Amino acid sequence: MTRRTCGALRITDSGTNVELDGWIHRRRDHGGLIFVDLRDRDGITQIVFDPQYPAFADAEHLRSEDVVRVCGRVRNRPSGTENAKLATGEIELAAEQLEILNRSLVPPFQVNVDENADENLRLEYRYLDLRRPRMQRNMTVRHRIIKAIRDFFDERDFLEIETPLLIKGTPEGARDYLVPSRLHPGSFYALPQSPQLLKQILMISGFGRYMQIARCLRDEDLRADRQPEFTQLDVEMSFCTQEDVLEIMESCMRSIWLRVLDIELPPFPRMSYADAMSRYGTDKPDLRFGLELVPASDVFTPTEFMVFKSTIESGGEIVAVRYPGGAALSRREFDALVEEAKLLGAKGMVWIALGADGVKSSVQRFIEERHANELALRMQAERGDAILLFADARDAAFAVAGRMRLEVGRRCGLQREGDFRFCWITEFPYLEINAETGKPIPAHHPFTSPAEGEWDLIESDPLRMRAQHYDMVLNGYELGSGSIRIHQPELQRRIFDMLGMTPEQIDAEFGFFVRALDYGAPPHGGMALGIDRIVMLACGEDNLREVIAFPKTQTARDLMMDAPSPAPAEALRELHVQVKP
RNA sequence: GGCGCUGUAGCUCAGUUGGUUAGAGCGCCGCCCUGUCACGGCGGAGGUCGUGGGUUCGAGCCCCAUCAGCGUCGCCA
Repeated sequence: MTRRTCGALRITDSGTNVELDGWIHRRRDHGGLIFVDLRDRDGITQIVFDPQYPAFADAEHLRSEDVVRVCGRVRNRPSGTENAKLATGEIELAAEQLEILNRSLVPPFQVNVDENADENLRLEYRYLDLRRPRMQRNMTVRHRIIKAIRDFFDERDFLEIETPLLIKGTPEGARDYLVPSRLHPGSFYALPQSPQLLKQILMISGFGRYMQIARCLRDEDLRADRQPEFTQLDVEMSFCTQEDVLEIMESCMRSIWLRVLDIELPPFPRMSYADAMSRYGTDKPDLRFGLELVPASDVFTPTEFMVFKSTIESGGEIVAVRYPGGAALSRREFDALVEEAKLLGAKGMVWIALGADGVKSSVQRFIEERHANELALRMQAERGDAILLFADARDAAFAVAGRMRLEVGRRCGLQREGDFRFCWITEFPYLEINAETGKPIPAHHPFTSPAEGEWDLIESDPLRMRAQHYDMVLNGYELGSGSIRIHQPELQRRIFDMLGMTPEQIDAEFGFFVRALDYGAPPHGGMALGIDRIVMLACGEDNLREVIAFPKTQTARDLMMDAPSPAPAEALRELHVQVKP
């Protein structure tokens, strides 16, 4: 008697005695004969209970999700009753002994059908949800991707080094999760937003090539592609150029896609930040389709249409998006599209329909034939298409046009599943203006090295300074970013200085790091990629919760454990923490 | 914090203009059935319409508030 799994048995096993353990997937009771589909992670095997064995009596009482052990003989199914849908469909197990290892209550949703149960229920009874094929598959893909990553970097002489979870907080960036210290009243650890400074210190420590599958935590609001707790592929290399990092990370992704999905990826195209913003209105373009944005202010110079006129006069921009087949929309549908645009942040939207019976527009009397013709020519629009126009301050106009481009792409079915369009975005600006304070802050983090030859801009024109920073983007999702770091202490101080930090502030916040730079820090750089997002896209999911075993809700709760929850008074006392009523 | 969507049987959903006893499929329970595989047949149980308030002769449906989930903007160096 050998123990086997439920997806393993084949016709060649016929005649052997085996033991199968698993869950009751489904029972088909014919009165004088009972079929049971037995399920484990490996698959499903049909068990047949015949009245000639005592197990039959127990089988009559089996229910979905009961856990059983079945012993019997593997046999070929009678001719004509094979099931081509099952890998084990040519055989069945004739049960001789049945042991009920554990009963199950009736589950709150059906485990054995692909029914979209309510997310509350799925998360509360996550163990049942995880039993279902979709989640079993996603967790398997996740494992294989992480395995492929570790293999890839191991083959290239990288060391995986763990970094602590209880670390020092940083005032900038995302909000930290804090952990009160019992031994140090009033002091707190922070949970890492990323192991950024630690991995740089590992370079200073001489490890040369580091990687880690690292858990990161950020106390910010959630999105479909953002969980408070997530996993990064963290990489750092010494004596490297930006080109070295791009090469190895791109190779890694190519390796994953080949090993896990059996897909050969082409080289990743590269695009500057400025290009991405003006062609797609975002720094994470979805390259599965074209429909690039087109600036159109000059077409409407001059115009009597006040919205356009004032936009142009105030230095704004009119940005056009092509909507293939959009001329077929009814006026009512265009109205709905305008509302949608407003939800996406547009002040308004002008549409031009290039219909078979002529040009129509929401601002008919201002749109002349030559406007439509010139736009159509410029954006390769055809008869039957529509053109959507957004007028606003330059950045805002491109941003909203970029969001509408995605909406158009979605409506036209251009975001094909199984189509993987990676790209690199490079030449990011070093600084951006903080909307609240009006002061310049690093667009990424202050350890990023400015672009070569642009150090002097610190004094002359800091906002024009670019960073040796790069993002990897896939199908409109930012997978991650990296940079070449500053390794000379005096240059690091110049950056802090530019950001208006006093020596005291530097010492309090980053003293340990700046000191480390003083002891022979090698040139280094690296990158971090969001593994959850990679797995999500590889699985064809549009939501991180589908690829994380125990995810949080949008309000950062765990519905299964019911976390967070109040702490006992004694625990709070020990932690020197007082909760305001 | 803003905006939007959702909440009706265990599950997925329908529920007309506000009007009699709130329905369907699946699941569940019972009986029957020896080749099914989403088995089949017969019968049955099961509802605080998320919660609280309001309008009305009358509310699942309209209004207000609130809770939960989802999406999104802000936020995420």
